[in-house]
Amino acid sequence: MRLQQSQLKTGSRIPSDALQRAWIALGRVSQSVQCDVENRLKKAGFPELSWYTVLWELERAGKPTRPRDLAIPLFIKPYQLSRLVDRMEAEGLVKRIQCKEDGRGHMLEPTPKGFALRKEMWGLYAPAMGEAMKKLSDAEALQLATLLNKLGGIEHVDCADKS
Amino acid sequence: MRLQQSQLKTGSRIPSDALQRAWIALGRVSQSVQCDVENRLKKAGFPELSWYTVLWELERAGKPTRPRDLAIPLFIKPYQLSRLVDRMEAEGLVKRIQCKEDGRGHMLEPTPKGFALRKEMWGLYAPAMGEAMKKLSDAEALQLATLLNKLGGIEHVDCADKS
DNA sequence: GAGGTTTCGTTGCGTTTGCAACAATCTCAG
DNA sequence: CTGAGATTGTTGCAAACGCAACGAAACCTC
Repeated sequence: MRLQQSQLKTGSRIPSDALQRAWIALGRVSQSVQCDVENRLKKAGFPELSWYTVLWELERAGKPTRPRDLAIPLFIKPYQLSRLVDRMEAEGLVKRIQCKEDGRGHMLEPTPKGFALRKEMWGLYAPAMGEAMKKLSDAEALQLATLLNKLGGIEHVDCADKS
Repeated sequence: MRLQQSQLKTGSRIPSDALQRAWIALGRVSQSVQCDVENRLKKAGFPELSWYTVLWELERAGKPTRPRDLAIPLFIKPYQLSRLVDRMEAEGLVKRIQCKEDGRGHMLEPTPKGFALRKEMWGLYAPAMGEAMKKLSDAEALQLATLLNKLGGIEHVDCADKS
């Protein structure tokens, strides 16, 4: 069950030791830092990061945007976004507005309260992120980002299945 | 809201651009590869990775083990593990056996079916992991693991809050 | 423009999660 | 021994999730 040093060919059945180590570290560390930041937000009475992300995506878009145009950067499935928006709308953070070009969908737009919340959250999110990542220098962080992006590919998007 | 190139001092309020990039990449890529592997397992009719991990931890321990001795490597809270074991026990994969030294707890032990399942899962898990990580060379994977471990610290364990 | 296919987004339902409260046992000081 | 406090693990409940099925509009082909 332990490591198999050399693979006969690419895509062989047992990942190398290095790959296994990277895999394990990726799972543990990402969860650890993610939870760390989420916990700080929660402790301060803020909603989860996904709410922030939706608000930020909408704000960055600068105009009412359809759900499917947000889904990709969010890595979530349509029905997840649908319910997320339900909750955010119930809290008065976003509005669904009718979409004239396409009768199926609608546009999403943050309310003033939504803008305000995002900004407020950033006040805590930013330092929390800094805190979670503080063990890396800028150079190391850049190196990490490069490796991760190579691993993931920029395009490799779906969390939904793809076969 | 964009990048702030230089921080006045460590732990400043706005993370550097490099840190932000690393943070984003970490969230996206880890989720992407994790989901990728989980989807392959699910599609083959296997249970989630957490089941594998429990079985593997127990098997590696080589003897009946108490839940609290598994919790740390699993990064999960006691009640999560409790219910996870409920389900696994219901499927006949692990047994709870009475613990003589401590009347509160119990020992966990995989059943033969549990051993068999873990082995069977590895047959798919291993190549799936290799597939998910195939864009990195061994050298890059090692580099990635090193950076991640530095970021997370080996000891920095809890997903539960720690303050 | 009728009928099939695809896309967009939602929903019903059963499962899983998170939180806070809890029982039971252990530990240890006095 | 006794009672305060800590540790171990579970549970009730409400919220959130995953999946598959769905309605509705768009698209496309004939």
